[in-house]
Amino acid sequence: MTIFWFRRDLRLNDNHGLYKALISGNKVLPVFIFDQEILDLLPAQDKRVVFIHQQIFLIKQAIQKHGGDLQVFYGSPLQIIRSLLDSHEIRALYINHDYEPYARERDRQIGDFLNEKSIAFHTFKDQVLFEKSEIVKNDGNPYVVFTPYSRKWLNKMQEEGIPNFPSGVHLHNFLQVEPTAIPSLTQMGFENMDVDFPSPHINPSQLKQYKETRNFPGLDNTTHLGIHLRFGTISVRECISAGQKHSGVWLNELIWREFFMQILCHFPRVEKSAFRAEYNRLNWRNDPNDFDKWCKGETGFPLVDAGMRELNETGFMHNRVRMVVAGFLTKHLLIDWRWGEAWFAEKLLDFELSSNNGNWQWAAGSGCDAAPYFRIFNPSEQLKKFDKAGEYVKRWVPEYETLSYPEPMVDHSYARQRCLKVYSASLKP
DNA sequence: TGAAATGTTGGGGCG
DNA sequence: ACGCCCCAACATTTC
Repeated sequence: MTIFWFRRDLRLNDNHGLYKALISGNKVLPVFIFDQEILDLLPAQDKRVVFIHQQIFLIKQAIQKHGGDLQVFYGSPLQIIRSLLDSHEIRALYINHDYEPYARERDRQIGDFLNEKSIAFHTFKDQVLFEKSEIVKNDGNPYVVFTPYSRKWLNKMQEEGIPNFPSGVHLHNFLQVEPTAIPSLTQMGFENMDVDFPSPHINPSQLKQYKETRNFPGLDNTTHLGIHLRFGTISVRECISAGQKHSGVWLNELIWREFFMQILCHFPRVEKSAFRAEYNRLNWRNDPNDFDKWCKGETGFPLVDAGMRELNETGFMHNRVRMVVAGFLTKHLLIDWRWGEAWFAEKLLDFELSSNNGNWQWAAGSGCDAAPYFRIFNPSEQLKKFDKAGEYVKRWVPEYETLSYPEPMVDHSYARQRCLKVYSASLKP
């Protein structure tokens, strides 16, 4: 018997590691673990935990149709795997790679433990088309600039094609067992919430319009697939194929995702500090009252406030607006990008450490291939360009253009000058 | 996927 | 007709 451990790959079809387990010739015991160490850090109301719980339920049902059962645990992965090995004859553990620093360390420990026990540990690439050092410069160093990275990425995709791992006919290879229960959200300290999660369906006609419409938050023609990519409820290979067919611009966004994943993989220090070291000495103002206004969407800048309120209410924010609010926090308010990063990490349904970190550092100017610090968004200009009719702003800030809407918390041109002064003084060698 | 400041050009009003 | 000025429109430079 083997174990397939689901983590951020919550689907049965086109799941690389699961496929390899199912065709291995051994029966497969599928397992999911609510990692207590991660969950303990989250507030009792967390939409993403609800999402995972729902998806686990669906997978469990689907596996039960084939006579198997998904075993769902709550606790420490290492301890749970240890006790599974005690109670079952296990020959191998199958997983898909996870590139985040915490997960890498966790998986390393589990690998060491399995090695001691002489149990095979099979790990697979699944959440990206190209991982780790598959796309590197000719001298072997990682790319830190997006454009040449994407060129090589596209060439490699052309050469190698996009693999597919159809589990369909192998699903009878799950170990046949009696159904077990799933730990409830309440048992794990979470509230159940009624959330409208985006659909995991790719819409080709939407993708065809993506290039023309993606920058207009009022139209909201972005795919909202982020949460599904995050938890693997859609296959990234399926997305890439669709991008190739229907929208090169959207495909480019998927390449950015892989770019930032390999950056985090090669430079795990970016999780805590600036990619460009000189930005670590930036003299942030870090005013907690300013931060509070930004968080609540009470800055007096309608596009910023609309974005923050959309985020707080729905767990989503249109990407154009993410750039504007991130620029506003770091440049106008001079607040450390990590503060904003943490707020997004808590609120975004589609939160992905590598993308969130990479894009925040991009906005702050501290990242690899970031915009130079003197590129400062003007929230009013952005509003004119991308929400001229005020469609988006009125949706999220209904009191806009009434007396109860606050004055701008800071004068744009004053804040711009202050930003240029502080950045250039701080970055001076 | 920046915006402001500064420079250049050319049409038109006017004496 | 001519020179001068204004200024919008566009281009380039700067932060």
